[in-house]
Amino acid sequence: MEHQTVRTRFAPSPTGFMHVGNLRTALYEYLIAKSMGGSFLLRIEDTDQERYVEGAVDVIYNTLREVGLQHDEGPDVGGAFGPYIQSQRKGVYLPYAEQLVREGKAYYCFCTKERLESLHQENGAFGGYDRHCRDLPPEEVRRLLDAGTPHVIRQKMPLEGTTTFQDAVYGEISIENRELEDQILIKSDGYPTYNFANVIDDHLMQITHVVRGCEYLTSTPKYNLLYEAFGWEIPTYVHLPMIMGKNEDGSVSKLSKRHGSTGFADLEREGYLPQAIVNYIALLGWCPKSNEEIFSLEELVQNFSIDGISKSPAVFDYDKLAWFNGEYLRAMPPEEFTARAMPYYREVFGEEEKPWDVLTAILQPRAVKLPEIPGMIPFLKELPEYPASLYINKKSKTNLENSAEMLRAAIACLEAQQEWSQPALHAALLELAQALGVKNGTLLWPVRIAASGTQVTPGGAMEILAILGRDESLRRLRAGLKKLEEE
RNA sequence: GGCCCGGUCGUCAAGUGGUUAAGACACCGCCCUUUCACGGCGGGUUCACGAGUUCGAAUCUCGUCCGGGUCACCA
Repeated sequence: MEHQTVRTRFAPSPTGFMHVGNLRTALYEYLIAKSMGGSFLLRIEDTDQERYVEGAVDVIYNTLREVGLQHDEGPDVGGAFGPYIQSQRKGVYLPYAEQLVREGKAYYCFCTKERLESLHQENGAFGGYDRHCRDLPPEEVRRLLDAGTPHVIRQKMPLEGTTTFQDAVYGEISIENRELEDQILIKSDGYPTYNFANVIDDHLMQITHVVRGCEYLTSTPKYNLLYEAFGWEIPTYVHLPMIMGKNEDGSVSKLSKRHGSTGFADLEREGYLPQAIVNYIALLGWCPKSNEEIFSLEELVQNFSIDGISKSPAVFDYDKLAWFNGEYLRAMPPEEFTARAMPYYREVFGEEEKPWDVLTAILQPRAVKLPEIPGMIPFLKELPEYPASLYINKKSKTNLENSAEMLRAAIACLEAQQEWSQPALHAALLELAQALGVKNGTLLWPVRIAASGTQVTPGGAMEILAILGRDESLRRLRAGLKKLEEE
């Protein structure tokens, strides 16, 4: 058998929206090509002129760029098999369809949409086309054509027998030919149907691996019958398991908006990092040989193989995505985290300058998504109202009385404090605890409560004091002491 | 409804006739600790059901049930 280099293609239609399922398909196409040293191309399938959306192609370019799926050929980068936009290829499809008509493998169909619809009503929801025009006399066809009668071109499907094909994931699949309707190749507007354009372009662009969602599994024989009609080599099919969403009642169905965000842009807006999204969806339906889970795109290329793709549908788990996101956040150099978090820091502090490194030190190990930062630290902006009972903590051995004592000691210590940095405060307070002969918690619990007015905070007393600054810290501690004395 | 595909912890999953049925997320407990988080350790009658093949079945066969997909001049 002739050895060809692997070529895959991502062929989205420009809808202005990148569903994670589509993105995963693109990812696997990229990985299959790159893991075998092949090429990955982008082709825009816009044969449905009614669905044209302004700027939709840019959404595709931007998404691919952000996740790092760089295509080797495509509308924007060119290539030897262009054009890569189907609406610019309109002329290429019709001759192929006409060729099949000449060879008796396809025919003109003049049935109106109305007739097809009434057929539908007569035969129930699942009644198909009755092949009314399949055997029209040639003179009749000529006459209708000459009269300019609107028509489509349909392929003659075999009336009996079965079509069998091999899928790289699902294995051998057979479908009865009688299940197949005489499919439309060219629509009455002159555009090819998706299926037809797909086959023609995949052949012309020398695609070796057709990767797509498994909703196409049952229509694959239609494709093969077309390849056979032309005498073309059938590509390797790689059908991917579906991505599901979990419903309220515990059932699952195809992932859609009601399950949460399903678009790449939406997920990104919610604070998921592109790399985390890619890493997560790579593992949705595919499993590496090793037990690792964190993969960069390059590592995915190194580890990917088609036999690791699973057959069963996978439920999209936002919790696990969030975990990946947290992992990526924690793996960042602190400076990068600070830079990315700055808009959220500014949201809380405005133009005020703060020891950002301390803030990052407490938030980086805790944040799961950047946008949740403002919600994690409201107490740094403003001291909330809080009950004195917060001072009581069994494990730290604190109660209303000793808390007041601790605060008094802490205030005295901090008033004398020269350097107001986190390490300096850390040293000073630990020394104080030791001098007082109490465990760290006994001193630090009341300090943290007074400083934050919040039972659970990211970071500890020293970090909070360092971020608040000297004046605000002392003000809060004194207020806390006063509250305790009033009890 | 016909046809096609699937069914291993709540979720993602490894597993291809002999395993104590991995690992991860989530959950719970403990440890660490300055609360929380991070980190560490530990926890869970999970192979849909019923027959069959076999010395032996999550793995092979059949049936049942459940889930999903598909039957367009949409892609």
